[in-house]
Amino acid sequence: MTHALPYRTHNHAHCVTDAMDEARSLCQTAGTRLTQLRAQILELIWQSHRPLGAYDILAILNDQGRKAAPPTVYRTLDFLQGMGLVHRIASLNAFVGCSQPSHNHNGCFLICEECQNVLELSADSIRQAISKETGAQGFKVRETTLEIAGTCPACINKDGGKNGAQ
Amino acid sequence: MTHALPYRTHNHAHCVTDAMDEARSLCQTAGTRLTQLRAQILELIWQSHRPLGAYDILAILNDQGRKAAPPTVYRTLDFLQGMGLVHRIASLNAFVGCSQPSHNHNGCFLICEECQNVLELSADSIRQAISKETGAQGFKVRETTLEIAGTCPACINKDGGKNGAQ
DNA sequence: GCAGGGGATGGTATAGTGTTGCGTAAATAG
DNA sequence: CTATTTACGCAACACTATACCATCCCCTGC
Ligand SMILES: [Zn+2]
Ligand SMILES: [Zn+2]
Ligand SMILES: [Zn+2]
Ligand SMILES: [Zn+2]
Repeated sequence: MTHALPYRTHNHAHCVTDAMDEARSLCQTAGTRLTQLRAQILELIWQSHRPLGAYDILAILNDQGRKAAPPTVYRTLDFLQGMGLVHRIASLNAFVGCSQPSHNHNGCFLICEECQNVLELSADSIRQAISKETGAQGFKVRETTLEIAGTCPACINKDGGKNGAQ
Repeated sequence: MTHALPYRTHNHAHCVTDAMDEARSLCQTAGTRLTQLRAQILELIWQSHRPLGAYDILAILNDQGRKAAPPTVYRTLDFLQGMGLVHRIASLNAFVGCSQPSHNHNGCFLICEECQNVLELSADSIRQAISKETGAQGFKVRETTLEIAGTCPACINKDGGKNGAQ
């Protein structure tokens, strides 16, 4: 199978099974059900470190013989988002697995436009800067969308400045 | 007419005409044409400090007797974005006028979920924090999407903590 | 004035993304 | 085993965005 590895090398089989284990555990604790469908979709998302669109997921499900229509996918994604297991990337209309589902995380995403990999940062310093600015404005934050598109280190090295990276 | 004022009080008629003047001037300098349609759409967007969806704009245009189809609106929005005169808010699929079109600006947007007003910040300190983090990751930034949803000061005062604001 | 060229606009069709509503099935509770 | 809740299948629809082609307008050179 041809999935993308993230530019930070790691044991991908482990990373997927670890994520699934953690998801099971989190749902257990929360008293929610990680059903077969939910697990299947979460695993699909983790298999690809790339963001997957809802209709990408739909296509894969149907390939795998599971009959599904859009609402099935969106409902499941809603659940997974609610549990903090996946994030939606607004600038891509796509979804990625959350790497720190136990912590609360105002995700900050580094999106490589060449290899499509997404790295989620915790980025406390950014969060602090944001909270300082919004505080100064008297603005009460509910949710922060921070998505940074560019080129990852691996791709910068790979094409030696070819695509604007230097 | 029923447009929303931003929560920072200001002379709205001025703010719109100023924005239009600056737009004309910028296009003049750049050697591009701020045609009647482009000016009309830019003004529509400025009239409302709320983000307007492309189809909102389309509806208003048609109300105003100008026949338009989606591509007309999107083309015009592309132009205005290219000139830095409007920004697209990814988390809303909507567009707002840029308050500082002359400066380069990695827009940071405070979006009030009650009154729908959007305030664009320059937020140098946030930009610095982001650039520091991405630098540490060896990530080359092309574009930053920073959209903060919450409650603006005016709405916090208005409903005295009713909606989670305190 | 007249032809040519490039940017801007009109218009149809279609692709891509997300939601509503309702009925059925499966799991949990009593 | 029945009642209740929760999840799933499915059809239809709404919203967002793009591809493609034709026409028009404006400017320039002749
Ligand atoms: Zn992995
Ligand atoms: Zn990359
Ligand atoms: Zn104004
Ligand atoms: Zn407000």
